[in-house]
Amino acid sequence: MSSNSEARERVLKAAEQLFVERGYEAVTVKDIAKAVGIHHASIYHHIPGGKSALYVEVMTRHMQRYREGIKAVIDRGQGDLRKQLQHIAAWIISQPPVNIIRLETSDLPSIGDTQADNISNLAFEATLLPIMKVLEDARNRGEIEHQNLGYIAGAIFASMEAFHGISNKYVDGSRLLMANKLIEVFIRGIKV
Amino acid sequence: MSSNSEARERVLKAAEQLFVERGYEAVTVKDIAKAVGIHHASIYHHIPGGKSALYVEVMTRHMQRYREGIKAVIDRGQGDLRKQLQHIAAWIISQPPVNIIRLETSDLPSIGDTQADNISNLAFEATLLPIMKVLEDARNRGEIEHQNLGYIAGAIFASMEAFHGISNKYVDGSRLLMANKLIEVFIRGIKV
DNA sequence: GTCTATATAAAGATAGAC
DNA sequence: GTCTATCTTTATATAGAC
Repeated sequence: MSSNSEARERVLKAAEQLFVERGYEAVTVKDIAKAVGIHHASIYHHIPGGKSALYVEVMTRHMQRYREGIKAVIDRGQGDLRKQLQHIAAWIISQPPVNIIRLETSDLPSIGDTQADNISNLAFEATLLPIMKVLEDARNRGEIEHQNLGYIAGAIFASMEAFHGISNKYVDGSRLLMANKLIEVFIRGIKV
Repeated sequence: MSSNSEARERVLKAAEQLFVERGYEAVTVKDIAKAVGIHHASIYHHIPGGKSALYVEVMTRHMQRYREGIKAVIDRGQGDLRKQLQHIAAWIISQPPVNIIRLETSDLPSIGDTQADNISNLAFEATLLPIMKVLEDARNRGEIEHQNLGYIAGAIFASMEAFHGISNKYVDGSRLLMANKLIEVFIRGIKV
């Protein structure tokens, strides 16, 4: 059934990759099976709740890891706003895009309300909230002046994630380099 | 067949609204028919090419209008970077999100390569390109100093569009007010 | 744990009556 | 231009053999 075997782990991993990349509706159970290299009927041995339960399990895990990952890189730059933002940028660029708008408007409406809320909250805790805390700390140190930090955090996150969507043909130079320049623009824009 | 009747226009309009909101895979022909108030078989009378051709036609139109709309508001603020960016922000917030990442990673892979390229290019011309031009003009006037304006334009567009994705419960105040404050952060960050 | 076979339902699509 | 009826394909899902 829903044991924690190696085979099951392979299924979860493939499902995570595909769901994150294409979204809930655009991924079929067959796609996942193909990625694992087994027949699609075999998938159901590992997921008694079917596709939607698989999505919930896999996305919950994904968001938790994302949250932990971003927390770790932030901790590495403690007390230094610039370093923290640079680490955050590097993290976001190193990960597949969370794509909150697709999550909220396409993916989550396809699953149950309660579970959609859980994932929605997790997404907030993994993206906006950590950046808001970094900005709050800097404000408490008197380094930046802005009152409402929510939309600043949103802008920073969305700007960094935009590097994923905008095709390489439209921007020259390495993404990380551009991201760091963008960080300078933001810091300059909000510092006291 | 593919005439330009009123009934056909109703189909296109409903399809546009749904495709833009939920994406290609999450919308069924039945959804569109239901929105129009007709049987789903009747839809095919208006779209000989089926669902994917409908998507292409409707999204092409949508992107062209978006491009014209953003051009119009930019023209209204000629010579004034702040005004132009404020108008752009108001435009983006007034429109449904373009959601370029979903477009590129979920929607376009489901349709043909050639047509995907066309829509991809249109999306670029409707979003990034106009903002880049505004920034270039300001640089030519000596108001801002940045060399690579592509990622600045991307950051501005993504930041404004983020107001659509981030639930109202996480940000207080009107979106337009916040957008204008964000514009000030960007201007301060890039001015000479 | 994976396969074949099969069931069920949904989606895309066409034909022909009105 | 819209409907009913029908067809085909695809997707989710289950049962049972190996």
